[in-house]
Amino acid sequence: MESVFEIIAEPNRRAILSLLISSEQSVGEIERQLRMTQPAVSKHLRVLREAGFVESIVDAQRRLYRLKPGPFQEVDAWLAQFRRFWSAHVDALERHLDRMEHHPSTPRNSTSSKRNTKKTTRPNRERDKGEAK
Amino acid sequence: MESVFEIIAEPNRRAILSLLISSEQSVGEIERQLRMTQPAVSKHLRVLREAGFVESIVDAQRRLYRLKPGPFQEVDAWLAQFRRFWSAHVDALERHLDRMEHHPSTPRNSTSSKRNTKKTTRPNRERDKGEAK
DNA sequence: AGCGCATATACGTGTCAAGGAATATTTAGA
DNA sequence: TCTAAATATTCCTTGACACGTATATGCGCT
Repeated sequence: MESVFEIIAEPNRRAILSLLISSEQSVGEIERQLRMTQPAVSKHLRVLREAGFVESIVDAQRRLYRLKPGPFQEVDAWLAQFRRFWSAHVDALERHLDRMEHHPSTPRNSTSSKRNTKKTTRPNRERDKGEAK
Repeated sequence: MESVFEIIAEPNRRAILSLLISSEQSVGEIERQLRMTQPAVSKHLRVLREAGFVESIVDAQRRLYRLKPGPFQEVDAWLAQFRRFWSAHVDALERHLDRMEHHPSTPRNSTSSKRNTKKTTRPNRERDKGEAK
């Protein structure tokens, strides 16, 4: 349980995070809205807090939890690797935005390489689409 | 193993995906670069393929795997919920210095009408920062 | 047909995390 | 100090999954 990806892999934790978007919430409020047991909520919140997704604010007997941005950016940074790749694909379907990130040095022919010149003397190279089962 | 988040929670799978950014690769190439056993690579690729992260192309005895954009966009869509939140907070509190607490930009007492006006005659409510342990 | 290479699958095993029940801790108020 | 409320933590069980070894399948070559 170290990486941020393992943290957000848990559905209940994602639900908690989504809940906290609107506003900070106490453990009891989360418990009721998500219909989970109180220890479950507390344990998930502990994981989220130690990973930096949320922070807790003491308010009398209750603790109010609110989002913290750090780990989200970490996920976003990982995703950024692939964003250029997929936006090239989406472009074909529906070009939408991605005007914001000008990568002036983006290699246009990124997919072309010499990997295909792999000459294993294959006589019949038709490259069928897989996806079998 | 249904959600895309569980798929990318596995470090080796993320490594495979990162490898495939540069170009499509065969199982053997992935196996050598990541120093994993061949069955491990195949099994991870199967998971990735069934989740739509990659597709396979039959090339003689080998299969070339390449990225597919769909699931990445799904992750991005989830992350988008939080993006607005963190981009608003990033510049202001990147510094992590405890701020006096007034809510200048939280006029939204939508659901919590009397939540904060709980005033149980608490004498000393200064809202300490939690993060114990 | 038979061999060899590349990849896929089956099986058994160990680890780890999520869940529930019970209990501990904290805090406010009488 | 005692009680009640809110939350945290501990113990235990269970199930999922990643891994390795061994084996199966697919494909091209001679």
